[in-house]
Amino acid sequence: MKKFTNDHRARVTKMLIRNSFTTLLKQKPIQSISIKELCEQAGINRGTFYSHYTDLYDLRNQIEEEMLEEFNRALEPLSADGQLTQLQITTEIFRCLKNNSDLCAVTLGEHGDKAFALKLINLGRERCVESYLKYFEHASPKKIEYFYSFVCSGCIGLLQKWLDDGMVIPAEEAAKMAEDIMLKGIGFLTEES
Amino acid sequence: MKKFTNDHRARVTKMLIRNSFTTLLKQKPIQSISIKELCEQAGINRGTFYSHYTDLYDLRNQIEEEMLEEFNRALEPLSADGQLTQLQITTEIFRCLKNNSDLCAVTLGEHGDKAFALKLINLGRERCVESYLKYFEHASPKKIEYFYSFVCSGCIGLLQKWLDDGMVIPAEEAAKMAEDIMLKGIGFLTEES
DNA sequence: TCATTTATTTAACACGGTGTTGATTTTCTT
DNA sequence: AAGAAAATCAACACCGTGTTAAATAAATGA
Repeated sequence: MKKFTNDHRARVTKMLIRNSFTTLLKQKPIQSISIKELCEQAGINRGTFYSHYTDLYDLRNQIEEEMLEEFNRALEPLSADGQLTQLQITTEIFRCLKNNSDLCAVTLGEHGDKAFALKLINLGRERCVESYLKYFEHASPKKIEYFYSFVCSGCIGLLQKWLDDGMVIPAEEAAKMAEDIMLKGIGFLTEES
Repeated sequence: MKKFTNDHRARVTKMLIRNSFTTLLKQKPIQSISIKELCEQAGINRGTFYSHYTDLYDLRNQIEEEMLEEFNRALEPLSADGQLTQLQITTEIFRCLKNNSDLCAVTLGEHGDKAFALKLINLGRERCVESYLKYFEHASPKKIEYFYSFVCSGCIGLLQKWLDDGMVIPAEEAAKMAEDIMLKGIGFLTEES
């Protein structure tokens, strides 16, 4: 049953590296982090880092890919039972984020990877574009594009605020807010709670 | 009438530095730019850079502050004649951005200063929060905060798309779209053009 | 115009992070 | 216990940083 990196040692060092990485990402952007300081904080030798990763960006990519896999795994069962609402999917994404809050520093927040954040948002959106097609039928492509730009960035902004607040609000509620603002605009503020 | 940096030489080198800087910012984030390569591209000596700026961030700050001044100067006359709509102000901001499209690399787009972008958005918003107060009266502070996060990021996202498209759409129209999406949400797509 | 100020260049410096190497020690596997 | 895999250690050349001091070039004012 054991194949790849069964070695306890490799697993431990990788975890140490990741913990230091996420800690540092809470303090500064990736470009300002040196491999040297990361290794010192992790308590490992600098050469060991290079035997696992070529780069800080390689490290980040590996973390992001694992997150994406986990997201897809979490959304898989939902896709199975047919039609989904945008809200259900968004909620599930928010839940996943909550379960990986330590890794969110890599993705969102001050020094996150914005490109990857967009990827996550799209992941939820792509799964049910159809459900909103009725709105799009008579709209010009240009308007759709601009609306899409606005809404994607908006969702990320709301996510960041949610994370900054320590995710005290339930994932469903945060997801519902994102959904409602997207649907109603400022009318979101006037509806009964 | 001459006081500060009348010197033609200083003006020229500063311009050379800025041009290289904005060019490089279109290619990569500020943290990946070295002062050495900037100076080589600008055709000036590295020591000369240090006699004008302490840092790449110092350089960016100076550019941003000048942009802010210009924005405030542009909005000043509008403030004079009393009440303004959000749309007028947003439009004027979009116009300013269009007039400074080369400097927008410093602010928006791929490798821009997101914090500064937020500052710009707030600049327009702070000037007429009152006009939307009717919506806020009965809304919970929490909802307002999350709405605000969503909308600020959304505006920035729309701005970035506008810039990416080469600002072919008139500033008024882009501003109106931002306004409409904020007011109506997805209903923006169903209204008659 | 000429002397003075001011900006720029040049070359050199110590410092610190990078990425790689080879030899050594530690730890896991069987 | 013996061999394999992983981590450590020390050393290496390379490159960007930020600072200096002296030399050169250009703008200013009388």
